[in-house]
Amino acid sequence: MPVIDSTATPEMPARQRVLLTACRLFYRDGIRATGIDRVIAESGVTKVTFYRHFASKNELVCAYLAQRHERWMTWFTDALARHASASGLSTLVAALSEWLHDEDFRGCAFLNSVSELGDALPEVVAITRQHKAEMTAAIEGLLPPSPHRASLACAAALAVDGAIVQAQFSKTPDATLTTLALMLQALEVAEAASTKLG
Amino acid sequence: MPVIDSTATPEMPARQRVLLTACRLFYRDGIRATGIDRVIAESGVTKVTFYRHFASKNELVCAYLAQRHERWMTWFTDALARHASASGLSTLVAALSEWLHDEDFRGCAFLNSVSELGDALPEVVAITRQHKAEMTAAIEGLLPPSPHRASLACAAALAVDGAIVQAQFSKTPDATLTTLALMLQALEVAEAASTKLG
DNA sequence: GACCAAGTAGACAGATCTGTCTACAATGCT
DNA sequence: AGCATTGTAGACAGATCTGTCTACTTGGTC
Repeated sequence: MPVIDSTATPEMPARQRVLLTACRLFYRDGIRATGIDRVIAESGVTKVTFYRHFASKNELVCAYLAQRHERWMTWFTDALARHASASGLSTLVAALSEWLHDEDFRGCAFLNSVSELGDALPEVVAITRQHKAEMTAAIEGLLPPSPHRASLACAAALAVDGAIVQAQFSKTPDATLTTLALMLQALEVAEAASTKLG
Repeated sequence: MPVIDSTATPEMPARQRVLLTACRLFYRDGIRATGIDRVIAESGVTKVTFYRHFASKNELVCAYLAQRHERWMTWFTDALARHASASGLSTLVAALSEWLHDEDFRGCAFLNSVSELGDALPEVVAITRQHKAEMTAAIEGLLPPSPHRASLACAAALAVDGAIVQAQFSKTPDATLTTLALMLQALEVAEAASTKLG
């Protein structure tokens, strides 16, 4: 049962079917590895139909990332809410644990797209920047008011990005999640110490 | 002046010329984006010569990563030694700052290769695991003896990976480096607190 | 002198890539 | 009735990809 589901069904309108198929294939196999022909074949539309909805593959890539952002943020905020009983940043670890353990996990779609396309399609860099800003904002929502709230959220986001990429090449995400938990606790301990001092 | 130089000169033997050219192009433009033909043309050898040295593109990719590992570790240990005057993990921030500010910086070659190839070439995952293990070991060398030394090194490595990928999509690496420094300090503060308690 | 390793030059095969094209069918709005 | 939209089916162009092939050259070694 995937954390982020991209199943296209034949009843959907053509454009949505294409987009969901692209989501699944681009994320699973990579963008450059996935030819337009494959997306077209697997979404069950024709080439003309595809090109009437998307001017080029690059446009489909941008639409994919927009879609992925929508779906990922929905999952993320929901997961944080579901684990809100955990104290402070442990909520974050519990939420991420769901994703990193998912059998379809292949890392962060945005970081992957930057790796793959980078200079070749500058839009993905801008989209990624925006995505990570929103992720950081969601993390900030977990933190108590403090002068360092924004800095702490950035630090937590840095650790989260580190955990995501490590989980992509590790055999299991468990060690990574333990390390992430340690890191976030250190952040909270240090914050408490500095507050006591200041 | 690049931190990691991959300039091939005509005097070099063919194999080395190919390898250095591949290093430059694979790292700069990505592996899938770089055709064998381009590597061959830019290294100034012929196709037969190339295929006498490398059985396939995949083999060249593995050789590229091995070469890159060699060069990167050499740079990394040297940079850490040069900044050893800084206390504790600040050394790490100073060293990384060199790399992230380099105009040729395009992220971690290993994380990028996992993003791009992942399932398609499982060797790169194993190579990446090995590379990161050695990076973590080098970081551990910066830490004072402690029962948590290995855990702390893992945590620092997690933060470093986070910083590397963030620097890849940020406009400048400065904010990322500041956040990394904050994170590593928190780690040291928390460690000191726990040592005092224990 | 014979041989072999390593090089050059470039044609070729077969697959796959993105994107365009013609021709036709169904649907719904005016 | 007329017409635009959205769809189907599939051929096609032109580029690029990996990998193999023939034929020739050069330099060192036995």
